[in-house]
Amino acid sequence: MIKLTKSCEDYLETILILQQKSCGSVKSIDIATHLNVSKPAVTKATNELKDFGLINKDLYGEITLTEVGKNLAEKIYDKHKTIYSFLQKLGVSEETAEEDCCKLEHAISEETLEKLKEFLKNN
Amino acid sequence: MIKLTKSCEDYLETILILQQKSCGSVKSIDIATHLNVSKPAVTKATNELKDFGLINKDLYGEITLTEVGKNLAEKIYDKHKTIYSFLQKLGVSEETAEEDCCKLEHAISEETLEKLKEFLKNN
DNA sequence: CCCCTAAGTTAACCTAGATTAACTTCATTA
DNA sequence: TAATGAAGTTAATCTAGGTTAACTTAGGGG
Repeated sequence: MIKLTKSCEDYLETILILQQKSCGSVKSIDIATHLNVSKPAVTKATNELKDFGLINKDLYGEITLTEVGKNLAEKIYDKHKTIYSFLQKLGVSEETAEEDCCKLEHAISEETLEKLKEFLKNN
Repeated sequence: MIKLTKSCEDYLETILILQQKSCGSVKSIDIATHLNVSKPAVTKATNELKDFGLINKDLYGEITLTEVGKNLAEKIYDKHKTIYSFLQKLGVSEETAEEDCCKLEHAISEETLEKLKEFLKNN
């Protein structure tokens, strides 16, 4: 399994989310807006993701996930949603849950994720 | 409240732990060993912590926490222990719990920490 | 008394991930 | 059709946090 940096995980997850919203491909500028970073930061990151074979960039600047990229992005997003559900169950406010989520999803192991899922199933 | 970087939090926490073990002051070399970093990395980090007023370094290289530093370090360590207890309750193995802990403690908000403590109290 | 070693520091460098400034390119519109 | 502006890229720079190499200094043993 490919091991991405936190930063790359964020970009990949954002692309998935924007793709689902827009029912298709994603523009660089929207990623910049969503992640609150500059345009050059997106250029660099997406070039890297492209080199890893996780996304494609066409001539018109449209960005799409490859099969591998999509699977990976979904895994990350699934982790995000699991942690979010758990925090809600714990009674954490929506705002804080969303904030914490974005940091925790990069820090939590597969093993702990599985235990969280079990907990959610049984409670 | 002072907001430290993850890295500074790790150094501060390590100094507290080593201080408790040695019943006193801490040497730079022991921090390097504990955190598995080079000696110059410790020199830099401890100079920064000193500038922040969180530790003192005497002429013989002995490092001690200031009052402020100690309070902060204890807060971080307390967070660590709370998360660890929680992961154990969840059924995560000791090894993974310890690993995850070290990352999660930098990512979790005060609000979520409080909710975790409540959960531990009631279960 | 001299030498060696361990600890600490300094200097130079590296990487990841960001920024701003300046450029290109394309599309729209007056 | 020419001008304008938005999107994307490139180049130069910054910061955090590390590394290795080389230096200083203090302490202990022959």
